[in-house]
Amino acid sequence: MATMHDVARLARVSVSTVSYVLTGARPISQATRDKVLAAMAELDYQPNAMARGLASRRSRILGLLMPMDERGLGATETAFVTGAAAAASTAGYHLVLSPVGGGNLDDLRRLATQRMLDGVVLMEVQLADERVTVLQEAGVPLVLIGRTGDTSALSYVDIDFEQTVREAVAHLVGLGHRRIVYVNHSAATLATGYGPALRTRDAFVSAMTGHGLEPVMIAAEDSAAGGRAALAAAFAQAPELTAVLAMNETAIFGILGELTGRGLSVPDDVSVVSMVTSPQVAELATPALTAMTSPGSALGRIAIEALLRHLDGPGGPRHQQLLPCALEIRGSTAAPRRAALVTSEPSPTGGG
Amino acid sequence: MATMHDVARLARVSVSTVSYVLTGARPISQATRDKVLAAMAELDYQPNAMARGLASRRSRILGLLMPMDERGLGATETAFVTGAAAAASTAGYHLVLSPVGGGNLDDLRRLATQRMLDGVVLMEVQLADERVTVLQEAGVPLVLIGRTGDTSALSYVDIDFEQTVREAVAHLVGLGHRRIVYVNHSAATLATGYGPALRTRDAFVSAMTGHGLEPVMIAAEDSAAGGRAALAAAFAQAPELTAVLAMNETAIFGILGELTGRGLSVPDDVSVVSMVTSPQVAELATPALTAMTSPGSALGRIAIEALLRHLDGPGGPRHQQLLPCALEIRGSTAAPRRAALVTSEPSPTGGG
DNA sequence: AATCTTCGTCGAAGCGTTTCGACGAAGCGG
DNA sequence: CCGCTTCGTCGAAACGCTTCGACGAAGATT
Repeated sequence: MATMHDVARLARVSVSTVSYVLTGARPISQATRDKVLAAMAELDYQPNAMARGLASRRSRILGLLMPMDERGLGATETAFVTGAAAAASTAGYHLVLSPVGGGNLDDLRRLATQRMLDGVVLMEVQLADERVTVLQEAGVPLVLIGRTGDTSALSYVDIDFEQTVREAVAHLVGLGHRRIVYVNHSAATLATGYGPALRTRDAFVSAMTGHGLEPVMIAAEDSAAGGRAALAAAFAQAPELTAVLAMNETAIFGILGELTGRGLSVPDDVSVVSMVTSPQVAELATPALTAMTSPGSALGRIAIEALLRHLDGPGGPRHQQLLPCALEIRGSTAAPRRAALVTSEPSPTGGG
Repeated sequence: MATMHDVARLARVSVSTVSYVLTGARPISQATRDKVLAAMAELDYQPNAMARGLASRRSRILGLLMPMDERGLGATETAFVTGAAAAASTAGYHLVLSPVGGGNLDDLRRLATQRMLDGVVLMEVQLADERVTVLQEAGVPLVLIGRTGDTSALSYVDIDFEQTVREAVAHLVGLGHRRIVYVNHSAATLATGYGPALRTRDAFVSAMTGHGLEPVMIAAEDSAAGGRAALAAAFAQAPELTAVLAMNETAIFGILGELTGRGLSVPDDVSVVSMVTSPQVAELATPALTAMTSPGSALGRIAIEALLRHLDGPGGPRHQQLLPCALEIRGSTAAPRRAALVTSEPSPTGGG
């Protein structure tokens, strides 16, 4: 393995000159540069990452921290990752994914404090997230995908849940639906302060109210069975429902199964919209699901770019940005079949 | 940020003594050790990973290379990752996941050649995998999850596809099924030399022949539509089929949809077994799928342990191991309702 | 023509560890 | 009681790079 010394000797220049050719930190004449580059090529020289990191106090490694639970990584999260990896690679940084779960904060602290990571992007952020505290104490530059409760001092990119819900509801209302039920994540998830669940809940209430409609929300466990139960609960609360809005990729299959089980057809009897769902998952269902598609790789890319800006100019402004989801109409939404099921005015009793 | 120097000064010993306390490379008296540990605690000392890596020529970082396509990471692959991460952490190593896709071999070469990774575990290996060549040329210790065609010089852990298929077929035959169709990955995937697809194909032929039955295999695109098409093809080739064996998590939803569309009930008319499927995915379907569950995290753990052994004693023996899948019986398999079912067209009533 | 910049290059001092050789102080057998 | 290991510690030399100060050689400015 050739070192910078070897290159310098072969090119008949000093080590520092080789370094300057590599980093561009000082001007080098074209003639010298060519000599050095030729020597590097001949020796198949590759800089040693450790030595460079030690001397420059910059590892050129960025971390993407994502809790990996047993559920696996959905296509949505995967898109964040690939977007981030591409952006990092473009900037000459490595992106490493660290599956540090919620449990081992110590592992995280070690990683952060050993100066192995120049900066970190955090995924799946809770409203109150200890990892943020740990990283801030360690002085590691930080960008979130998602938001904590208090975002005043933080940089983040997140999905615009407000807009997403508003647009999904508008789509259904535009088709003629009046009685729409929102199937959210589980009550337990809501209780832990999972931002997306809380924000969509509030947005749903506000969107429905804005249309003069009554908002009905059901919390569903993250499982097919949970979806079935949620739909049963929905029919109990709103027997005349003609549309279901859901943000729960797992439960939605139970919802669809239960609809079929009740002899109801999608979309003729009941329309279904899935939120923050990847096209791949939407296509799994029959019929394919109309969905609000997440900005995907853009989210990851923007997070990395913001992080790199923080590295270059510390003390710069925070980056806070919300990205919209795009409505993609597939086969699961249509105008409600029977006007009989449609109540043109919000009914105060809520029962039919 | 405190350095070893600071610790040494505070403890009134030399830097090397501090280092020996940390690494255990030489004996240190209990009294000195205590002094040093106290100083480290007081200063909240954390060794600098870069400096350590440079001096010892060991980064204590292991790479897990997984191609991340847009499909996302299934629960099965996620289990590999968490198992590997846990094992690495136990041994005092960091595990970084690198989403280096098939495309950017250069990125991989850079990573390998910059001496940033002590060793690598490779996932989703093809029968002929260029990444293996690149890494071997770079001299990076290597363990595969999966197998290339020629495994003579390599260490690997893989699923025992032979056993998995044999057991799945035995389960169905034991229930009384005689006409079983295997839905494999796509023809294109088979053509690229994807090991699991080829090995299960051969194992299916051999298992069926062993029972005196005729093997029928259909290649399906990785999509719901592909599953539907595959099932239609299956009925065309074997109208009297009573069981479907599948190794295609995506297509299986299309298969189930198409069965329902033809008015056939699972498991009464047709039994379905999914291979190398995580419990989470199996539970998504209605009824929940009987499946051959992959060894999951054990695979990742074993791969890391083998890799660590290679690092400690280079020139040691290769590690080559196959792990079985476990049969988990859920709701999608039962004894065939009728001795021979003859349907080649979708029938609206489904024939009670 | 004298002085001030800028340019291109060099040598050397780090960066924070590990690791090697050395060296007293014990402990040992003979 | 003398040479011999073994033990515990030290100082110094790497490891391969970045970066700072310095310094001739031009070119620009008076």
